[in-house]
Amino acid sequence: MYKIKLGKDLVLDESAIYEQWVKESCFKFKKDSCDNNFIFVLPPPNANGELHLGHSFGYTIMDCIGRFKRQSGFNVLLVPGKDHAGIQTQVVFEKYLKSKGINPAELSREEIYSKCYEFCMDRAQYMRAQEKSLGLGADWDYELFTLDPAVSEIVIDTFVKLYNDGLAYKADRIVNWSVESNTSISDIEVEYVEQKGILYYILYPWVERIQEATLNEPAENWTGDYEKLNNAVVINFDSEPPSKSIKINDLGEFVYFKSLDERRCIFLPKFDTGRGIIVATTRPETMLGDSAVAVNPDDPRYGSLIGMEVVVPETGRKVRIVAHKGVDPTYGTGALKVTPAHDFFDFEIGKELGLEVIQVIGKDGKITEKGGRYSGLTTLEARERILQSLKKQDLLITSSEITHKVPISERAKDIIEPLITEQWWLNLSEASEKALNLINSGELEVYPSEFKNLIIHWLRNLKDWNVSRQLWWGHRIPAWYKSGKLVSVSKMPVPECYQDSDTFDTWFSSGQWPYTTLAAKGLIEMDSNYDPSIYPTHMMVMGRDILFFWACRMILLGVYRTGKIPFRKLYFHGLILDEQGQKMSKSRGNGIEPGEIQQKYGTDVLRLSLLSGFSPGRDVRFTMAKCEAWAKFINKLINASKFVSANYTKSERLTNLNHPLNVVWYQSSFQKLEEYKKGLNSFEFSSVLDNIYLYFWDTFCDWIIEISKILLKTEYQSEQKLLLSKLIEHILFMFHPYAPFITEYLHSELLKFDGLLAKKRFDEVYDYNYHSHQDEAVFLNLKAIVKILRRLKIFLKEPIKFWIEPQVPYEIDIIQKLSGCQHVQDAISMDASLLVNNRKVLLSATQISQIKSEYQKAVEQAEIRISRLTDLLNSEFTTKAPSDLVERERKKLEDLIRERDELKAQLANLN
RNA sequence: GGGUGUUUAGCUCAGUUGGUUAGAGCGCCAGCCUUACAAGCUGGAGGUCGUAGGUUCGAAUCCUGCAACACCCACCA
Repeated sequence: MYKIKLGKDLVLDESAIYEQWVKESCFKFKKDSCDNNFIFVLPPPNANGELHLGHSFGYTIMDCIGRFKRQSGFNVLLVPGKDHAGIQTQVVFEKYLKSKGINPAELSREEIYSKCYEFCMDRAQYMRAQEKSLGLGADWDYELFTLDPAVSEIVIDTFVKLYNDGLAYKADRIVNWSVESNTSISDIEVEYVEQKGILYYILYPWVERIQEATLNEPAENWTGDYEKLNNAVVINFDSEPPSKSIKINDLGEFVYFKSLDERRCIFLPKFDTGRGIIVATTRPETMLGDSAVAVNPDDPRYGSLIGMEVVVPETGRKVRIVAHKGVDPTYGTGALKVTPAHDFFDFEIGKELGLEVIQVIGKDGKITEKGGRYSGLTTLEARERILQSLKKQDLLITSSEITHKVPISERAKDIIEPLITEQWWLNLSEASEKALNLINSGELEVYPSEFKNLIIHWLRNLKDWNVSRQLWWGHRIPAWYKSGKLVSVSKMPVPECYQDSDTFDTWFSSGQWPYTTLAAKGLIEMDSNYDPSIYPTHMMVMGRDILFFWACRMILLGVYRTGKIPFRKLYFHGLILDEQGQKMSKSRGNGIEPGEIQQKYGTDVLRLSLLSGFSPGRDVRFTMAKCEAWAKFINKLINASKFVSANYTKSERLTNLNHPLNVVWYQSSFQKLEEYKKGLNSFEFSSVLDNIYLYFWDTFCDWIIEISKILLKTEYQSEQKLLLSKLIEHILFMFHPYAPFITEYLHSELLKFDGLLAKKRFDEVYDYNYHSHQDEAVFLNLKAIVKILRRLKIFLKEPIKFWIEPQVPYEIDIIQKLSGCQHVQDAISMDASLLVNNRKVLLSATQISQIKSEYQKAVEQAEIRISRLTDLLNSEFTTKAPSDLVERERKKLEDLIRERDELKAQLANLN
């Protein structure tokens, strides 16, 4: 925890303040009063590292909401937790073991599990301290870990239910296999990176040499404009396109394929089909498992070849040329080698056409014994040797460099090897139907609302979920086997049976987090009627990057298990980017440690920097300049509080205000409180912060405090002190969710207000008994006069004398002080007069000509606006716009004309 | 290939359901140590709101095309 220095004499000990909040039960959920609850389950961070700036962002938002809801009188519960994060933790943990000189392969499952548990508990403790250092007002009695028994029991139970409902099943299918982590992973855990690769064109010779099929009419030579598309060309014809194949310059012979519209036709290169069929592939090693060559039935080059047999080189296997509509004739040669065991699309073709599945790559990423003489080699080694061999046989026709997208594992970052393995799958289509209905009937509010469509789209296109992982770290699947056969799926061990060695995808447990946590802590009972004041929970906040991973899964599993979407409001924040707009990441080395900022500027500055200048769902740049600006703000807040504390009298109730300005300010403070409440109720963190920042700095510091310096010396002294203390209390109250530490310190230590600010509620800062009213104009007029005098003073480079008729007590003293200009008693000797907000200001200065030119400028500006407004009021605006609007503009014009005439008259009077 | 978002002052971003002088912070220029604060105060400069059209009495705001950038999704070998 950090201490920051505030000037010479103040030291802010953030951890001491946090301790005090805890001691005074500021974050405690009152379990018995189930009224007016605000239940908010926090996203559990992965317990294998530390919090980064993105976590800080999320938690700051969540804590800000929590504190605001407490202010609003809710019984708030923020549920903290930690996630075991299956595969990611395994990656981190194995690195950790290796760094300690331990070989993970030598440890048993039990040893790994218990060591990993220890490791996570240690990290969790560190991370918990980080969360507290941020000021996160969670109720720590409710903290849970995803592998805690009470949580696990429900997770397992859900799976048993799914199995009993026939929605969990085991099947051999092609999956994304990560060789590095030795497990399958789900589709959304796969990322695609662009890489350069080589596309090899390989000839599969005919089983028996045949006569070349006559496919096309003879080619005609052709020159003209064409565009290249992959290896095809598109030609725009001026007249009727030919139905023949054509020869284009040195590009070679092309075969007419199809017309895109009347004149635009696509042509494909003609390959020599005399020796065999040429396929194109980036992964020649997979040819060891080829069981067909597929072509598009509409492709004129190959139509007549369908059904013929070729030999797969290196294997001697005879396979047929088959037809499949999914084959893209424009890619490669238009002939696709089909490897059902090692490619998703090929798997589909194989299933449809009943092709043989030949697994030639193993889970270890090496060629299996089915790969013949290449058996035991890695895929890359095999590729090299196969290419050499093909070259020797003159079967490698050509190769070209391409950029293509390579699938990699999101966690382990290794290249995905599609493999066929037996896995557990979940079919949640029914739940997704229900979820969609609930969403459509308005059961879920999403911020920003556009993201709702992403969720809906994902739910509509849901595929079965591969939920088993070949890992040891996680919830072990409760399936029981006897000599390789599944006997049952149940929570309790089955006698004489052994348990499935796989664990669940980590999102299977975190997807159940809202109800597992509440049930584990006894707030709800599973499969009962859920108390609507507790479940569905009231809020969920997460980064937009885990919308599919987590939000959608929680919705699905929540609807399946509880019949309800587990939260009513779902808020997404964006990602934190660096100053250049790049994602922060360890590999880039551009990350900023939150602790760094906290140590340098204090936690409040970190929080304010995160909560300013962003909108929901959008990424936000984090800059040091922002921190600097907010550090200045903290300084200002301290100084303003110091000023108030020097002039502070403690009094509970403010019953009456006499000075008109004080009445105006008190009113506007309540107005700010209302705006603050309204804004935060719709989670507009940044605009609320902007608003109260401006109010504090511009209105409170620059005007109210400055004017107070006069009034404090008058008979208004005591009401002035009272007012100042009231206003600073409101200000600290509004900044508290954003900057809890410094506001608490100033409120409770410096200003010694009663009680903790963290406990203060709206009804305690509002003074409902106060009713007087004053038109705001008295303050606005005064401001306008001061501003004009200040400008003239700087413009003329000389002190100006002025005369006004005071409207409120001590107004002359106030204007003199704030403008630095002197008031004169004798209005007769004045040189010029000005009209400011309908108030007459007389002026005296040596450089009247300068004032004249100022006047002239003012008149000109007025003229411009008058002519614009006149045009407007002579247009159809008057008949088509709403009448109140027209009226407003008319009034504006009248005022302007009067003002201009006054100015003109005064100008004429100047010498 | 499909989808979404972004484009406003030198920089980072606001701009509520269209309403007529487009805002803030930082930076910049000029002047000030005025007894809370020089981490401050005062004044000022700076924008034809990406582009081309359209709807409208009226467009930064709504619609369409285009461009640049960003992200997401998909079975392209």
